[in-house]
Amino acid sequence: MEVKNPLYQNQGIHVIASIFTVEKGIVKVLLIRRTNEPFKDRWALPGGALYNNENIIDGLNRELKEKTGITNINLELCNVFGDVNRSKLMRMVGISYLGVIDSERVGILRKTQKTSDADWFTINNIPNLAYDHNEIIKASLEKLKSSILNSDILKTLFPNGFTIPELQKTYEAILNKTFDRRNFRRKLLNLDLIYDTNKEINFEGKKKAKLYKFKENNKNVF
Amino acid sequence: MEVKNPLYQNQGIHVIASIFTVEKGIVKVLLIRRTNEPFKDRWALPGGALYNNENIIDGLNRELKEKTGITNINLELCNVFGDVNRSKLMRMVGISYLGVIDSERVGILRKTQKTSDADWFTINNIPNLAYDHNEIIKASLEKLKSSILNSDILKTLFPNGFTIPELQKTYEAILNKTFDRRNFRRKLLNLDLIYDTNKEINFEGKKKAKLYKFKENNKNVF
DNA sequence: ACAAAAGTGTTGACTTTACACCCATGG
DNA sequence: CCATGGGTGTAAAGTCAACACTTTTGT
Repeated sequence: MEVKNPLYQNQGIHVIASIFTVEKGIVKVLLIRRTNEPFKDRWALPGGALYNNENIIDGLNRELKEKTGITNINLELCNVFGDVNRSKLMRMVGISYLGVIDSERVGILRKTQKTSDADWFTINNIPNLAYDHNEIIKASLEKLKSSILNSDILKTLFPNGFTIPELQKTYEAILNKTFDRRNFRRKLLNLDLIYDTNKEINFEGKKKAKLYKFKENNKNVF
Repeated sequence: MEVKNPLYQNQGIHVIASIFTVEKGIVKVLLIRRTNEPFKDRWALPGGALYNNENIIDGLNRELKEKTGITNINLELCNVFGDVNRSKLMRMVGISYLGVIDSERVGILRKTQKTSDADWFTINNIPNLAYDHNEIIKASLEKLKSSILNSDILKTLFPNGFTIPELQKTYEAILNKTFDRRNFRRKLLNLDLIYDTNKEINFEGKKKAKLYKFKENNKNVF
């Protein structure tokens, strides 16, 4: 149907994803380099304009696949950016989502998407981005901070298990604070969320560390 | 600017507000009766289509003023509803916000908006609403639950002070659980967020209860 | 052999929970 | 005068925070 009132016309939806990963306790976000105007050659968060015949999550997954090669990521609503002037060409409402990807799959995008630049940036070293994307990342990081405490983001980040020092370093990086090693371990174990796989792997130390996994069907972590 | 690709045309934004209030410890939500098709005469959340020249919060406040007489309410993003088919006429992305209003202002809408129906419904007694608005209320209540723990919603709900039993009943209604009277009081007082006004008012009991107020500049409550 | 990270236990402070009685007042 | 809700204290259980030493292994 066509809408007659011009006040309702020429509006669009931008869907935008902040995809985070953690490698060796360092938090990184996925950026792409824009190939078109506006902001040609600037780094930006992946995303784009939503089609009028697709659901939001589908549209964002389509954009992610096209621009980074990543598929099937779990996305959580993060923020809405509705300023009238945030896009110069027409009125676009931006809707940003938060996702995480495990470090096993971090490499995928480099192999599948040689054509367009897509790369991971550590969150302390983000360049000047297109649009209001620096602001969006900032809001997403806040959301990540609060989400890590009560969602299955950690399970997504460590599908093949983790050592407790590794998990602690992840917490410390995301929350930007430190924990006492012994208290962290005790609290985690007392929550009855994880189990010892009886394997050991090297994380950072010379000494091997025990490999744990998350149990199924648990939600609240800290 | 006109966009050529038809996939990007004919999209609009619905802004929707779930406005809650608490009277005598009973949680209520603000609904309006629709005067136009579709869903003519059905109850619905207040809101409407966003103009392309106004910011989201401004548009929602405009709709609220038009349809309920309420002005200047503080709104927090709650959810996004992007299903392609959620509106029959054209593709509308719904963005829902959460707001609260103190019981002193509850009566305003009745006085200023005689023409259109607007009324408060207790959350256990919501009729069958237009669109997906029952679903939206459900999501908003979840957001209210989590927001009450760390925002200034309570300060907004009780601008002129409150008694501790009244506050407790509000908590219990929103969180749908009960607290021990003595422990609730002690915890609240220990948080150093409120002060005794040295006045007493009647809440529910025969005995008067002390009137407290929130101190300024506090965020986290429970 | 030593540096660097992994693993373990205890204690005191604080917080949470459970619970019982008196007070004020409207009916 | 009694039913109803408001106000207070205490003890036991649980959680949190601070802290030191031993183990493993790559160099």
